[in-house]
Amino acid sequence: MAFENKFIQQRIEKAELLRKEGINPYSNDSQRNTTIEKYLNVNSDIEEKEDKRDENRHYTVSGRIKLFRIMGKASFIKIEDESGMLQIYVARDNLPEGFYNNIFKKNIEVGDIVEVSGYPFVTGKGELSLHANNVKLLTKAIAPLPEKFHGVTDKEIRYRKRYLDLIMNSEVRKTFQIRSRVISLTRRFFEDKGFLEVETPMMHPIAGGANAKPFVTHHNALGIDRYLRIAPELYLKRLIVGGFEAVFEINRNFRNEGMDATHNPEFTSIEFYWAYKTYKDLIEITKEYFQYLFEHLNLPVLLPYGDLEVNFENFQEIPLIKSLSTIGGVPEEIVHDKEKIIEFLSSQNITIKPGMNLGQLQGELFDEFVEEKLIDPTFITEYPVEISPLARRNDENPAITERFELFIAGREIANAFSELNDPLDQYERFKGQVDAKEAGDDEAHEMDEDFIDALSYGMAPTAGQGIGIDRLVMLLTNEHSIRDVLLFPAMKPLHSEEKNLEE
RNA sequence: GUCUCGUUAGCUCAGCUGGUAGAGCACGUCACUUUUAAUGAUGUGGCCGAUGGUUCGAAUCCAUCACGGGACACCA
Repeated sequence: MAFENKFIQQRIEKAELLRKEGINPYSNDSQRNTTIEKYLNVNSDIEEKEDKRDENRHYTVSGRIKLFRIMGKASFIKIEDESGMLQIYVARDNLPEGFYNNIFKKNIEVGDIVEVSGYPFVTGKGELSLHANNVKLLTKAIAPLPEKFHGVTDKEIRYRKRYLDLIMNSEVRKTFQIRSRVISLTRRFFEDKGFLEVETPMMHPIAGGANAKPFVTHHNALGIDRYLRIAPELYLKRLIVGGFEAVFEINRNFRNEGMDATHNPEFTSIEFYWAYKTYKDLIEITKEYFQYLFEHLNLPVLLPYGDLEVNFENFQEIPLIKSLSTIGGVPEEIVHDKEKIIEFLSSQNITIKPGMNLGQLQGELFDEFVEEKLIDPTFITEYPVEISPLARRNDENPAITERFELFIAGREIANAFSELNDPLDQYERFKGQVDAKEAGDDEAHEMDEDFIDALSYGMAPTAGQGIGIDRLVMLLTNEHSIRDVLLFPAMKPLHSEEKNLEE
């Protein structure tokens, strides 16, 4: 199976021929002394020189051959390293005797990684290039690259063979560089504010902190099942109980649910918890955080996203109930009446699960009529207590919680609240979740007695927030599928892989 | 999970209402010392996603399956 493709065979033969000529097709003896980007910058003055060259400068660059144009006794190739693309002029008479005809033209080709030494010059057509006096093969590629003009566009190939996508589509590299910057800036932002980065377990005895179905794994030595975490929330709050006053964790969560443009089974979030603060402080720090990101990523405050334009100077704040009528167009008089909401939903041909309580129905109205209309950043506040089992109640109105979710471009980006720190209330909320679970809601929380125990020792008043990093990166890079901001998105195994697993 | 579109050469794609599998790029050979997706000549290359069925005959029609895209459902 492996290497049976005739193009691969052909290239393996070339590698063999090179070995016979005493050339190691997998040499690690690299003498590179500059990157392509630096080369192009440092030599940008060559254009001004009279003969448009400087034979006294000498550079060695390395990279993958992306284009190969042989023109008889001279050739142009383009090589690419992580920093950029450079044209190399290779002439027979500037290379060691016989190398050009026997090695270079015959056995080096597109896809190979080479090292080239020479001096800078500008071609007749005005392109700053490198005039080669030595070409050395570093790595022979035995698989041919996709077509040079169209590259690889098939999404399945791009996701399954991300390395090939990265070789062929340089803008993809850029997306992931931005992703890395976002994470690094996020870390710096919170560290600068005195937050401590922590790591909490990925394998939980009880999957808590969110409403979601977990993945199950097994610990052989203990003979017990563990759940891959669906959220770090309950552990981070234990740390607040322990006396840390500002903590954050940037890490993966796992949810055993469907996959689509905005859901991957493993995804990255930041959660941070801040003692002696409320959700109102979180609204302020969130605005500051976005300002910080935009500044350091040089993004325009009027950020284009697909057909939309998001105004990041127009943060809005509106209570959920109010948004139902003012934004969603739901008749104001029905939003506090369970029966009327059910009636309204069915008149709009929306089917709902039986037995939903008022808070859940209000959440349903929000999802159906409001969410997608929230384009500019909008903090939706005052969530019903029934759908906020870990959030603190409002002192004036115990039916709602001190919570917000932030929506941008019709999508949820963050979820935050003043944390519930009354252990008795938390116990009752968990019991409500357990009842819901027994009634068939398989995403409801389980009772976490250890967490109740922790709260019993007293958790300072605290505000906590989670931000979905993948969706945030999508927004900032104008990508519309989560797979385009994940280097290796989850894919179903191909036939052969599946078979191997079963064997 | 449902609907829908797709799967043909290494890549990007044609292939009509069934009748001997096509192009461009890449690759081989030849020519060419300043090209820009270089150019010109010439040649090689296919289990037409898999399995069944209909038919004298299937890349093409039908069914099932696999994988992928999109939408919906689910989902903070």
